[in-house]
Amino acid sequence: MNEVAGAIADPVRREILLLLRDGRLSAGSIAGRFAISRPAVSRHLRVLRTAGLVHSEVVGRQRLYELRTEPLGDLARWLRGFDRDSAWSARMAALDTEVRRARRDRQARRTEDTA
Amino acid sequence: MNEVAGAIADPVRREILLLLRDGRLSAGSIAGRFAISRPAVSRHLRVLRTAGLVHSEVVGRQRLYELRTEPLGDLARWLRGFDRDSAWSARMAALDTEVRRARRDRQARRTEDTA
DNA sequence: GGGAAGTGTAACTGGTGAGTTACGCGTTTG
DNA sequence: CAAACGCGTAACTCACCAGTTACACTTCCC
Repeated sequence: MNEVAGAIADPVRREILLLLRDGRLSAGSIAGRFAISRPAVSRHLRVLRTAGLVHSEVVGRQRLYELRTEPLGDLARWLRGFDRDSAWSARMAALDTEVRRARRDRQARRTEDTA
Repeated sequence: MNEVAGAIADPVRREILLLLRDGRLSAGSIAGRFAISRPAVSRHLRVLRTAGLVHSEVVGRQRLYELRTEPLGDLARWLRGFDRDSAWSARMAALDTEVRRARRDRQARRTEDTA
């Protein structure tokens, strides 16, 4: 959790994750998107690797990186512990209520039709 | 976003947030829960203040701290950008579909009744 | 009113992080 | 086969962070 939060606390690393969301990319391709030096990006990628947020694979002389979202899910779960009064939770509750009512309506209609 | 993620990247600060989830606490009360020095905790509280994750209010000689969850919500929202294939998003989509169907059914029934 | 309680900050210290240039290893290409 | 490509890491530098002790200010209580 420390490592994951720490990893995304840096804007470059967040941007890298967003880039990888659309599919795997080579280290060079990623580095090319930033104004900082290649080794600097390499260092960031290493942080992400260590945190389990990306997985890399050597393909010839290229190293391809792909996203791993599980650790982000863990962080999101932790954050949900603070959602007690949030609008999001309220929306979820409202949707649940509607679904339950719809099911009851549909059940009642089915009973009338068979009677 | 940097500040928030950076703030929760520390276990002490995460623990402080969890403590405050149950209600406001004085600085001293918070500090008493950790083995580190009082000024160290004070420093952590300052980071949380700066990140907008807590709000403090002087009451006499005490300083009471309370949780602010909005920034955590922002982070959670950002994390949701990585939820494309998750079971959670799929459940949300299913609920939305049901709600839309229920609304259509109800609309259709209302049209029959007035006709 | 004086001393205690409560708490933030300064100054210090040692460790960590993020940028850079230089280097080196493995793969690909002409 | 030699040169180019791709990329990780070492070494360096400077800035930042988190712990500590010391200090100082405000409020409370006897």
